[in-house]
Amino acid sequence: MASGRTLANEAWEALLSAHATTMKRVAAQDTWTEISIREYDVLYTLARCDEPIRISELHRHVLLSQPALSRLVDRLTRRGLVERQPDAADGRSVRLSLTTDGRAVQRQAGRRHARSVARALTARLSRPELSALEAICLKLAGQAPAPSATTPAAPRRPADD
Amino acid sequence: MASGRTLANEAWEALLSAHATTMKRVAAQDTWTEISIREYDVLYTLARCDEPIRISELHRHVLLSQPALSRLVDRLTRRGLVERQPDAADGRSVRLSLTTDGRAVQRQAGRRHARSVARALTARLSRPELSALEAICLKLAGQAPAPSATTPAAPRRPADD
DNA sequence: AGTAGGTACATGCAAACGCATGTACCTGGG
DNA sequence: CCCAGGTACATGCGTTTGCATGTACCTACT
Repeated sequence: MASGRTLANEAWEALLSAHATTMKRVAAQDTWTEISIREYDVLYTLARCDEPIRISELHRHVLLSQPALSRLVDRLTRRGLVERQPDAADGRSVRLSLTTDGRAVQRQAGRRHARSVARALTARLSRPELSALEAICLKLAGQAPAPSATTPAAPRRPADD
Repeated sequence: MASGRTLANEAWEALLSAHATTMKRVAAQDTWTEISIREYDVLYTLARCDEPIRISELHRHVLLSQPALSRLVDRLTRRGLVERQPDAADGRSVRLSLTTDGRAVQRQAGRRHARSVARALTARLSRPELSALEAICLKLAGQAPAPSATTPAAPRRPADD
């Protein structure tokens, strides 16, 4: 009998394998001459936000340590793709938003990236499988099924271990 | 309304989110004092192999550049966890296997790791969801021929690619 | 008000990474 | 046999990362 432990570990291993394989396929594209995938990840997250967000919020979306993210944002700021503004409500915090250039770079890379991702996934998974994958992964990530606002006010993340 | 492109991209974003979130939860455990997660990944892959494997084969399982993997193996060798042997059939190649110490370290870290992974996944996903996730991810990784969502735990071999 | 403790981000430093390239070896055409 | 081209792994070098820690700020309790 496959215990819950074993089943969960097999599922995790499969997810890791799918992630690594697809990531390699996507990274092999010629999309990443201007910016790296990690930089794109930051630009993309910023592009999805209506209001400037904090670094700590950004940190929740990115698999990087806080210092690494801080310096990554620093580089993007120096390159004129991201703008830093002080937070009126909190003196410790920094608000980040895309510049016009940053949005343009994100859009251009995003178009190619979306194409190669779609190519990689639709070649192997059917539409129902894609839907199921999305639903399960969102649940695993601890998000509501509705992909709505990105406002940081509502603490809708159960921060359990 | 959701085109195949959009659906695929949403699924990929969900997978990335699930990966990052779960990875952070797992990385926050105190499992990684002896070895890092990436080092464990290598030890685990070696532990699953009956015969010594090449670095290039290892490289297919790990999301690292070839030079980075080469040096990671170098460190593990210097620490006495991995053994390098020349390949009789191919003079360019190197065969890798775990030492007794390496196997012990892998087992100890693996036990804790498996527990925390199981905790993270079973807290959020049901058994059918775990099965479906595994099946879809294996298919996405290019390893599973079965299209059914309710795949029984067949004795799957560590096939290459 | 003063202070202890927590949060948000930055920085010093050693370790690790990716890219380009080097070295050794294998393979196939002449 | 020789050599061009490809594969497998290693190494030089500049960049990036993580850990530990520092700085500035907010919060709460006394």
